[in-house]
Amino acid sequence: MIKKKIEKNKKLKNKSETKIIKKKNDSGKTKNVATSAKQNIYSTLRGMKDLLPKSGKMFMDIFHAAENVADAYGFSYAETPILEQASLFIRSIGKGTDVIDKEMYVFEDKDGTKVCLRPEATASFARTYINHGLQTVPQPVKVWYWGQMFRHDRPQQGRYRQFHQFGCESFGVNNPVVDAELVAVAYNTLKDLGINAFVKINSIGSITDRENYLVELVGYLRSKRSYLSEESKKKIVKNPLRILDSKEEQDIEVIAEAPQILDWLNEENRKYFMKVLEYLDEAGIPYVLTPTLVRGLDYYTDTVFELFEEVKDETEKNENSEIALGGGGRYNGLVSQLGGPETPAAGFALGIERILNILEKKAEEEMKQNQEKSNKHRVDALFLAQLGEQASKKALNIIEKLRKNNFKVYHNLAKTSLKAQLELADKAEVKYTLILGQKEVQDGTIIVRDMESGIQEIIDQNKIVHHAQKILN
RNA sequence: GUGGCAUUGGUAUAAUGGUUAUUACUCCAGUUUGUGGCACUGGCAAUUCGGGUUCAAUUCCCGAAUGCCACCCCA
Repeated sequence: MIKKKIEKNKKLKNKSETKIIKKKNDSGKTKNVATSAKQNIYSTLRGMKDLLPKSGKMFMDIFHAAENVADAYGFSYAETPILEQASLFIRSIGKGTDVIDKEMYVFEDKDGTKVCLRPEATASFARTYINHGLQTVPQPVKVWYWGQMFRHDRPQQGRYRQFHQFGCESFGVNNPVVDAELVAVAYNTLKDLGINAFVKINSIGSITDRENYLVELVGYLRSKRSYLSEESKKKIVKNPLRILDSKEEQDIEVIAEAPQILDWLNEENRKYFMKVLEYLDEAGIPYVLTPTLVRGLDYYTDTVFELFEEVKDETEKNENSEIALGGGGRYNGLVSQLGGPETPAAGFALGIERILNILEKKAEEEMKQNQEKSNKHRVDALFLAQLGEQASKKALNIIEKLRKNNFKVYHNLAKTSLKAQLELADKAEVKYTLILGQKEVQDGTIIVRDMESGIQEIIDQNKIVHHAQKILN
């Protein structure tokens, strides 16, 4: 026995090999970097996450909520490839953004093409719009999508290198109602999932609006330069808009007095944005006008928004309120920038893992509460227990019969003892267990056991569907 | 990408510079063979990896990997 253990340990130890090489990183520092197999082969790569069976149901619940809302608002499902030309994103999202400069998975394909794993889907759909001439179908073209995105970021909770987004895009119409509709789809999806959300919203105007504003903003920031944090001082040249959402206290004081972009919108864009807000008021969607909200991708124009979970508890607030569940906005310049016709468009995306995180926390709390009350939530489902070979053969037959009538039948046909199967039935928290033994197979009957009371009833196998309908509905 | 903290079975934990590393849950098998939620018995299963110090390291030191937190940024 002990020998066995030692051998096993040896095996386990041999499975990992780590080679360390010296490598210079961007800042010129020398660093030890592990190449080859870093850990054992059972671990995921950094920032990657397995979706485990226990979370699978919840994940699909989110999918279905998204599907239902998007469908109801008239969006059609569409997909684009995960692998795209790297230049598509570089041209649309913009050099100088972190997403492009630091976070893209770029590599050379076998024929030398520079390809990348998509960091988001908006640019892909803009490409699709041009590529398939979608300006020739009735506008707006409304699509929704769901899929993996990749960003080589440093992992944290709610931030992975591979993650899922649900999003909607609407091409071809420049109308405040389109903006409001997108916000509504995002908001109502969260609401359907039981998440109380609110929207932070702003308008960053047209490109000329922004240029004019930037001159003013930079002028102002320069005059207050000595009050700003070191980080922000650097950004005056590099990315002045970003100073607006700084979390440094000294910066916040300066920002409070800073000129606001809303005052620099031209008359038309200003009216447009007011209309968007009116639609949101009318739809009863809670929003906070946030003049400091600027988004990190270059293609955004006019309306921009982000969604957050509304938390009552002040202590929770500090922990979680900072993580956006999703964001989006208008991008009227994107299609033409990629070489297509002038096309107004807008869209949003929600981060599925972030939503999942919230739902799982909620479910955990509910579980705890239920345990305290020691309540059992029995599911409207059946468990089929079987004894002996004859019965287990017959079992598949019965499961299929019930399945066709939309009954869920849990089972474990590999188990032999009835006791073990009843234990499983108990854990699955089903309302009734069907018991099929040698005797029942011969008689053409089946036992129906009420798991709450323990009362059993013997019925004819042919009446099983009818009986199930009676007891479960 | 920068800084800080952490790393013991699947999960949650205890302990230790030295022969079989604690406990609970989960999982599997059983407690006289066709009845669950209780109890009992038995079983599977771990010191992240690499190097150093030492007669001896899971324990001390260094590095890596991974996770978490803050920043950067973002979904």
